[in-house]
This record gives sequence, structure tokens and C-alpha cells, in this order.
Amino acid sequence: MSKENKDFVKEITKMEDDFAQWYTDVIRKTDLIDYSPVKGFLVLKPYGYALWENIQKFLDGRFKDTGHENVYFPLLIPESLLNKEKEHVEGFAPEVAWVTHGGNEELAERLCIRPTSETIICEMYSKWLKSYRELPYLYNQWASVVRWEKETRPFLRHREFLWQEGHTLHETYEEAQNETLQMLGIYRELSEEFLAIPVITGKKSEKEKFAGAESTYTIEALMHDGKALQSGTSHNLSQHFTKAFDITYLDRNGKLQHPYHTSWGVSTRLIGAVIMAHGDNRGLILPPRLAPIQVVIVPIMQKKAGVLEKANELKNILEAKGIRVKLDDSKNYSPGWKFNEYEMKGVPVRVEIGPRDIQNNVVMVARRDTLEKETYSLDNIDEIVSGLLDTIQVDMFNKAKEEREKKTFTVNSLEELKEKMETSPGFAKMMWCGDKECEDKIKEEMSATIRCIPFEQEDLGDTCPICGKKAKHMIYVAKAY
RNA sequence: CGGGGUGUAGCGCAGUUUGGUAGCGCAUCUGGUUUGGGACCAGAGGGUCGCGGGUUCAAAUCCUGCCACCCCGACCA
Repeated sequence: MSKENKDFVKEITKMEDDFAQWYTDVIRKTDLIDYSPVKGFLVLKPYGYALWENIQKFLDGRFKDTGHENVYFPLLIPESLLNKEKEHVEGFAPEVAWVTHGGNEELAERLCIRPTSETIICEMYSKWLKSYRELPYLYNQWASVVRWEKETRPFLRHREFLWQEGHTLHETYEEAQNETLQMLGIYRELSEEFLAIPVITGKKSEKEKFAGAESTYTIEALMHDGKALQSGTSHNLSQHFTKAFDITYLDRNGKLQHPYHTSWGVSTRLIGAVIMAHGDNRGLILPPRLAPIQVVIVPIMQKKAGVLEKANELKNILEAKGIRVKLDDSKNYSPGWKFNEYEMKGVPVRVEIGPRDIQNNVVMVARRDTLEKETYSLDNIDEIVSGLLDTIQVDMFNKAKEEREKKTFTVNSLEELKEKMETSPGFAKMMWCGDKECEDKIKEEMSATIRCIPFEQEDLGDTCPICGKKAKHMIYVAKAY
């Protein structure tokens, strides 16, 4: 190994030293994005967009499976519409961007760039819905929204992000509730089975719920640095918006009713979650199901007769098995350069093939997640590689889950919580009386928040460790992005 | 809003104290040799030195006004 090679690892900031710096380093070096001239707006480059496309494909399939259809509503929302639901406008007004001019004319009513689309969608729903026979409305849209955040970080918090937002209407509260939980379940599936990120599912507290919601449900992931990331939310909006927007229909008994309403969304923030949950000092590690390139083939001494032919043959064999393969036969770079490049980009499996291998009817196969390298016969290489991809997917999830367990602990007092949050941040499990005063106290004392009231409740005691009153729930507390 | 810092090639920086032809590393391009963990040699291209004003024979360098970004603090949530 040359001196330069040894120094390579140092080019990416060591994760243990400075997680935030590591995160931006990795994003910069892996060609996912570029920064636009307007602060807080990102350019998604092909490799970054491909990640989003794969997430879209997975979700779109699951949405269709559950009877949903895609629609599109406009970018601009009149101010009067935004103002119709009181809690909603109070929650979003501080971070809304406004359009005040069209051409040279000042607009009579300014238009907001959607921070989310409940209002415009409800406005349209109120015109469409007439009868219970049309229900449920099961619509989803793929769009971008703008929220004028003060502090921005790529993928995790910026001023424009791509997302999907589902907006459904139902006859009964129960049906809306079932929809809310069903969609949260799909988000959990996306996170755990597709992105290999374990999540806690549960309900948000009153304080943390979506502006205008009856109740908000969330999937919460834990990052390497012990901070939680809200990765997807599903809201039961009950009749809050349908009353405010006067959406009505005639029910089975000929009576006028307001329908029940849900909305749910995940965004490109998930890409940030993948980077933080799986990466290491060499860069990204992508779970095989998400990876735009699942296998990269690096030919050695590609000028020698037969090498590229064999490499192409190998590519065809793997592609026939449904694997996403890239053969990098560029002449500009050495094999060593390519090894490092694709490791940095997180490609799950690398296959090396050179004259020596061809002579022995073998190839060298390297795993990105463990960095293990092994020789396999070419005879059943498609079976080997596709099996390996499945193994990596599962191993990555298990490893991430172990990491999370290591950073999850139970606390029995505010002092203990504070001490833990300062010395070894992570998920703190504790009991809670349900009062806002105790919730505020947590935030005041250590800038941590109640992440959720998990569905999987554990009995950690009878009293709230903050006020001493009777405990109602077990909660997860953490610092958050 | 207050304090501190930084603006020089695509990226990272030196040069500013003491004014005198605009530099280095990486990246890019050409040609050749290479190829099992970021190859080597030779050559080439690329700059209104953040913007404006001033001093001077001469300004990246000195003076001055402004702008942008980063860090710390306050404010806000």
C-alpha cells in the first residue's frame, strides 16, 4: 500500500471524532448533491436522486397495494385558505415563504408556497365530495414543499424537500384511525425492511403532534451519535380540517356529515437517515434493496485479452438474476482508485475479475458492510451474489438494531435522565404522567424531547419520576435532529 | 443584534507584517508507460485576488465603505 493509500481513510473525518463533520464530508465526497445558490436549497445529483427513486418505487407499490391513487395539487396556496384551520396556520406561519408579485403586478392576495398541502387539498375535496358512495378518498401526491428553516442541514432539515403526502377521507373515525395506522405500518416496513433502519413506532405527545391533528403517529430512528430522527409521520386529523373547510356529504341515512381525514408523509430526510445509520469511516454503506448499484464489477488488467469479455459476460449473468450491476471499465482510473470510490459510495458488493481469476474460473467478491473479501467459483456466481445481497440486507438491519439497543436505557429520575443525555445520549425509556408541565421540564432542562409514546409499552414503575404523580405511559425521550 | 474569524483557479490553501510580473497541492486536458487497495513521467489550460472608493509611479498587500459565509453569544421556537 502506498503512502497515499494509507492516508485515504483520513480524508473522511473520523466518525467518532466529529459526527456532524463526518456527515457533511460523506455527502460532499459521494456526489449525492450539490448546494444551490439559494441557501437551504439542494441540487439532487443522479446518485442522490436514484436513492429517492428507489424509495418512491417501494412506497408507490405499497400505496397501490392498499388502494391508493396518485394525484397532484398546485404549488401555491392563497393566504385565506392557509388561515382556515387555526392551529395549522399558527404551526406553519413562521416558516412559510410567500409570493407577492406576478410579473410586475403586486397580487391582491399573497400566495404561500405550500409547507404542506392539507389546506389546498381540503378546499378541492369540499367541492368534489357529495355522497358516502364516493368514500373513502385514498389519494397521494409526490411533490416538494418549502419551509423557511433558519438552520439547515443537507437532507435532514432544509428549505425545500421532496416528499409524498397522502390525504384520505373516510366515513368513520375508526376507519380513519385504521388508515392512519396502516400507513404508519408501511413506513415501518419501508424503514426496517428496505432501508434496514430499526424504528420505534408510537404516538406523539400533544405538544409534539402535527399542527391541526387529532393525533400524530411516528417512526423514530436513532442515529450513531445518539440523536433521534423523526423519519415519517401519519396523522389522524379527525374532522378538524373537514369542518374548517366545510367538507360534507350525505350519509347512508340522508344526513349531512363531515368526513374523517388522515394525512401521512415521508421525505428525502430518509436519505439522511440511511447515511447516518449505516455509514462508517470509509463513507456510505447502502442496504442492497435501496442501492442504485448493488454490484460493481472492477476488471483488473482490462487491456489483456479476454478480461473485458469475461467481465461483460459476468455482468449479463448477474443482471439476468435481477441484480443492478455496474461494470466500471473506465481506463482513467486504477483498480485501487475504483475500490475506494465505490466503497465511499456504499455499493454493497464488489466483484474483482482479472486474468488470474479467469484462468482459475473464479472471482474475488468483497462485502462493503464487513469489508470481507473472498474467492468464489464462477460456476454459480449469480446464486452466490444474490444470496450475499440478501445476507447483507439482514445483517445491516441487525447491526443497526444492536447499535440502537446499546444506546437505549431506562431512567428513573430527571437527574438520571439529564446525566445520561449529557454523557451517553440515546433513547431514554421512562414513565410519564401525561402532563405538559413535566414534558416542558424535560425540554427546559436538557433540550431533549419526548419522541413518542410507543405502541409497545413496558411497565417501568407506577409513578412519573418528574412529578411523582401516577404514571400513564412509558415514553421514549431523546435529543432530536 | 453583539463579539470573533474567513473571502486569492473547480476544491483546499500560501502570499498581506515590510507594496514591485499571481503561487502551491489536489482536480482537469494531451501524450506515453501502467493496472490485485486512491499509479508514474513529460507537457498544457484555468484568476476582474468578495465588491466599491481612496493613497501611490506601482495595491492581493496600505486606508476606507459595503457584501457574503463560518464560529460563539443573545433573541425566537
